[in-house]
Amino acid sequence: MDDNDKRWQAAEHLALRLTEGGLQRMAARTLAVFLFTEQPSVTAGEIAERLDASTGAVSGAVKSLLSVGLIERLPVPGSRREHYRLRDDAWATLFTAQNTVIGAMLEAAESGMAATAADGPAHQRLAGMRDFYTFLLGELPALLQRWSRQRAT
Amino acid sequence: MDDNDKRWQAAEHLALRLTEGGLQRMAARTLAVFLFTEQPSVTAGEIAERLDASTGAVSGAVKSLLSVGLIERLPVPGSRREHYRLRDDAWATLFTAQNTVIGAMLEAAESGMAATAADGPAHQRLAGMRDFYTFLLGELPALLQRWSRQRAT
DNA sequence: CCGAAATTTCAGAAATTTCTGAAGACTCAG
DNA sequence: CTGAGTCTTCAGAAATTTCTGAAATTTCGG
Repeated sequence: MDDNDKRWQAAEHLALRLTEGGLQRMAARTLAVFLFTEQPSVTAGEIAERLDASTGAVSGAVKSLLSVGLIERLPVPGSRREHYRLRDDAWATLFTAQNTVIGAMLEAAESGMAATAADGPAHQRLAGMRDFYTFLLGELPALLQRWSRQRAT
Repeated sequence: MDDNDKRWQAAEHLALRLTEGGLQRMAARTLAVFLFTEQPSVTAGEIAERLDASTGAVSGAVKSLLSVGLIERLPVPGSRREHYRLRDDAWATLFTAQNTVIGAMLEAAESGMAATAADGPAHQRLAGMRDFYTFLLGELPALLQRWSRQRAT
C-alpha cells in the first residue's frame, strides 16, 4: 500500500466520523476529498472520479456543503469548470450550524411549557430543559470569540 | 382540541426536533413521553399505548435511552412492571454524549495528518481541523462546570 | 450563434433504517 | 410450582433515505 492509498483510506475514515456527526454520507465523503486533496481546489468531476460516484450524487453533495458554508466556489478565469475549496472557517461554521438545533430545542421546550399546566411535573421537566439550552445558547458566542482570538496566534 | 391534545401535539413536535438533533425516531418520541407525562414515572406499556407503537419498538427505544443515561429504571416494590423516569441531568448527559463525536473527529484529523506529507496543503488543512477540535474539547469541561454551578442557584 | 464540455435535475432503483408482530423468556403472586 | 402478565428478541415487512443514470440545462470558446 503506497502513501496515496493510506491517504485516501484516512479520508474515508474521516468521512465516516463526519457521518456520525450528522452529515449525509455523500456530503461527508465529499468534504473529506476537500480536506485530503493535495490540490488547492477541485472540480465536481474530480470529486466524482475520486469517490467513484455518479456526478449527480456529487452535485447534490456539493450543493449542500455550499449551503451550509463549508466550501466556497472559486473564480477561475479561463476554465469552463467550477472550482471549489474548503473555507477557512469551515469547522467553526459546522459547529455553529449544529447549534441551530439547540435553538430549536429551546423553542420546543418553551412551547411545551405553554401547553402544560404550570404546576404539573411535565411543566417542571420542560423548565429544566429550557434552562439548560438557554445556558448553552448564552455560552456559545463567547466560546467562538475565544476561538477566533486563540486562532490569531 | 382540549389541553391533552395540545400537550401531546407539543410532545410530538419536540420529538421531531430531537430527531434532527441525532436521536432515532422512536427514541425521540419515547423521550418526549418522559418529558410530557404528568405522572412521576411511566412503564413501557404505557409508552407503547401513548405512542400507538408496538411494544417491541418501545423496548428498543427504552433500552437505548437507558444506555446513554437519559432515563433511569425505578425500583417499584410490589409491581410487576418496570417503571422509568427522566434523569435529572438528562440534558447535560445528552450534550456530553454528542461530544464523543468531537473526540472522534479529533482522532480522525490526527490520523489524517499522519497519512499526509507534512509540507502539503492537505496536512495544513487537517492541522486546522485538529486545532479547532482540540480547542473545543478543552473548553467543554469548564462549560459543564459553569452549568452545574449555575444550576445550584 | 453554434458546439463541446461540464453541471444540474429528476424519476426510478437500490440500500439502509426502522417498525411490527409473534414467539419465547422472565417475574412475581398465589 | 404454576399461570398470568409483562418484557425482550428477532425475522420479515414497510418506509425512508440515498444513489444512479440519463436527459435537460448552462456556460464559454470559437
